[in-house]
Amino acid sequence: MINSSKSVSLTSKTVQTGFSMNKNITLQDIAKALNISASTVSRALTDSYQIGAKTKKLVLDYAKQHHYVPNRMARGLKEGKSRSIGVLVCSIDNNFMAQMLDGIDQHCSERGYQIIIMQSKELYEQEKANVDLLYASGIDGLLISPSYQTVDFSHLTHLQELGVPVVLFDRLSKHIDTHKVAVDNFKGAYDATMHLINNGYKKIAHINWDTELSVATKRFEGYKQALEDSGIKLNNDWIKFIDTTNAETLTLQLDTALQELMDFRPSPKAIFTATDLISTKCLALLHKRGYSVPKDIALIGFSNTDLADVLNPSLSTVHQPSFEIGSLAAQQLLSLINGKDTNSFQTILLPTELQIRASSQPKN
Amino acid sequence: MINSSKSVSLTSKTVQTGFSMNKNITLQDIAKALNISASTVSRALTDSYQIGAKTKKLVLDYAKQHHYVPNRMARGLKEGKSRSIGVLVCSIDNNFMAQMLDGIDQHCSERGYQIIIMQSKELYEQEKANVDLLYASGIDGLLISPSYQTVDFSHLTHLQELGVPVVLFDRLSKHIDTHKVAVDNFKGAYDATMHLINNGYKKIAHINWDTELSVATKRFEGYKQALEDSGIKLNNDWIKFIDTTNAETLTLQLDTALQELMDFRPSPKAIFTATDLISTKCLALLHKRGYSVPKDIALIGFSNTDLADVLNPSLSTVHQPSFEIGSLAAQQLLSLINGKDTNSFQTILLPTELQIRASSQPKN
DNA sequence: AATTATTACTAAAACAATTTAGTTTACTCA
DNA sequence: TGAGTAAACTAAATTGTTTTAGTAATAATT
Repeated sequence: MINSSKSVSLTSKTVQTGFSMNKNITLQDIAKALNISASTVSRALTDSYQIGAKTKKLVLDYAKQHHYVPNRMARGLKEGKSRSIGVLVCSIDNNFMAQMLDGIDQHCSERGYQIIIMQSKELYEQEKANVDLLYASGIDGLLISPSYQTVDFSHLTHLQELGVPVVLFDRLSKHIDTHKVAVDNFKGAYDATMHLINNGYKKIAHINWDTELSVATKRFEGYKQALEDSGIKLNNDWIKFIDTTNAETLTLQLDTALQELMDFRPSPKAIFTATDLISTKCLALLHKRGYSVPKDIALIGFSNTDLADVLNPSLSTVHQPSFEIGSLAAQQLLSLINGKDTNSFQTILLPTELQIRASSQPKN
Repeated sequence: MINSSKSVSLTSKTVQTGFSMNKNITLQDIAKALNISASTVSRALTDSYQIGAKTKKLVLDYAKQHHYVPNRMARGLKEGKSRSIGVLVCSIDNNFMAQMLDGIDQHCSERGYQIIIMQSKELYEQEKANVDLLYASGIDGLLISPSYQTVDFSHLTHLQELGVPVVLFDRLSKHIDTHKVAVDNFKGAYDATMHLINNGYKKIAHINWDTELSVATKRFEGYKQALEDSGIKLNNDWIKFIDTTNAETLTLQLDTALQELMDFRPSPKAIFTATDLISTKCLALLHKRGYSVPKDIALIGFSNTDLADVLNPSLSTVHQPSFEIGSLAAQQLLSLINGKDTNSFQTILLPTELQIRASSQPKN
């Protein structure tokens, strides 16, 4: 089905680089040039009351003219702050994560903070190593969405003890006490399941991620609660937990799970899927197996893909305010860094949005 | 069609943080504790020949025991290097970009370099401001995919003059002389167009991005060349350039363009779309307008979405090796930073991969 | 025994900024 | 006139690391 056409074009030209190795202009350079002391220059640039108006103007003009830009290392060394924050996530290559990172970046860069992004690739050891690296690089704070392997949070509490505030986002844990930002996964799952029930479905399967992370467990609970509130008995044969670590495992396990579900009697008439990857992959596999959605089986799932509308059929989703999660988490962290609210930690759960499309329509 | 259910749950607990404000242990701390000089400690840690074996062991043990980690600011200040590189892109929230960033990150973090990602949001002024910020933060090098507004590259050549190497990726320009990494857009477009022709299509429209960037122009050229090589005359009424800066403008302009194409007589029987967003959005809009793909009109386009298989119909794409673009660009930059190849610049064009699915199948 | 090498260390400078603790100078007021 | 004070500046210390230049002490060579 896939026709691969390969070719390499390598063009190269040989040119003199001619780097002139212009060193940055420093405070002392300005001081020397204007025959004043470096401290005066420093104060002039920070608009200190101790400096006269003419001197200030002189310095400012010279600085602007010579494109002076303070050395971040020197300043960081002196102040013990770097004006940078670490962002540690499982993977950057993921639509939902990219949206959250966008929110983080926007909030931080507007406030003069730089972000250093690192990936744990869902590995606990990698996560620990990255925390060490980030600490060494002098971050003022850490935003983290822990790996799914992470059960021991001592690397993070230790960071807190070292004076580096930590904020959890997307994936929360009760094993660390700090600000936390995510969506209300329980309610999102409850709403999705309820929507299926309201559309006349009673035999509802559930496919979730095989992890202890609250993201997954809360969604499972929301599903169960919706069934219970509607007087529908839970059927454990309709509930599947699968390993989503890598794409192949996911596909294989999901395919098996779907087969088991469809072959089981009585078979479910709808599925609520708990993660982005499971939801879209599920649609693909059902399609491949020749099932018609929602005629043979209805589908709704957590997903933030922009392409939900274009899928076949268009996919009903529980949509998360990803950008807002990121920017709120960043806001919480910066307020910790700047010494506010340090004696009371919040857990903020944002509402999800039910986006109803074709895949969950009633059978009629 | 979209039923929005909103709710906010805010739970909060009040807890003592008890940050103990443990300062990092420094070289001097170790020196004082062991009654030796700081320089000895420094040398012991870097395994210098000038230090005796017992002293080395003493220092190393003490350092490990007390979790010594060198202060990156101090080291950076002294060495004039930060072991961090700047990555300046138009937007992080984009599947293709996230994949490239993944490649960059992997290559860099394996070699002890941190990446600082900033977004220009397609704004030239923002790009310039970010370059200044990155320079101020002491980056050792810059990876950049310029904004579509960027025609003046003096902010980048200036950076080179200051001794900071620059590498272009994905979006190239002839206005700066340096290493460049992207795909062979001409060949990718040529192959896609040729594929349509081989499938019996002769009336082939083209929708491209309204920019001077080589990404767009090369793809246009590839399209034209394929037509020419097949003896098909170019029809300018079938060629549309649209503004993709924001989602709404894109949708609006694309919708108009499609209407014009389909209403024109003779009407095209296939479309080759030049960017990810245009390709997927095009499919969505054709679907919405009730056209059947490929029956009414065939479609193939540049796109790196993982969901191409699940789309309705599955979308034939020109796929780019995004991860490889990123990691190769990073490799080129690090080699510049480490003083290799500074007098000969390369442009590396990776091959694209034609992924043929349902949307470009022959009519019968 | 005197000279040279080698080993194993140290003091102090350098990096670029901020900050502490003053020092001038000019001016006010009794 | 002389004390007091505000304004406008500066020298030097500080931050943590690396590096230069140099010092002892021991070992090897003549």
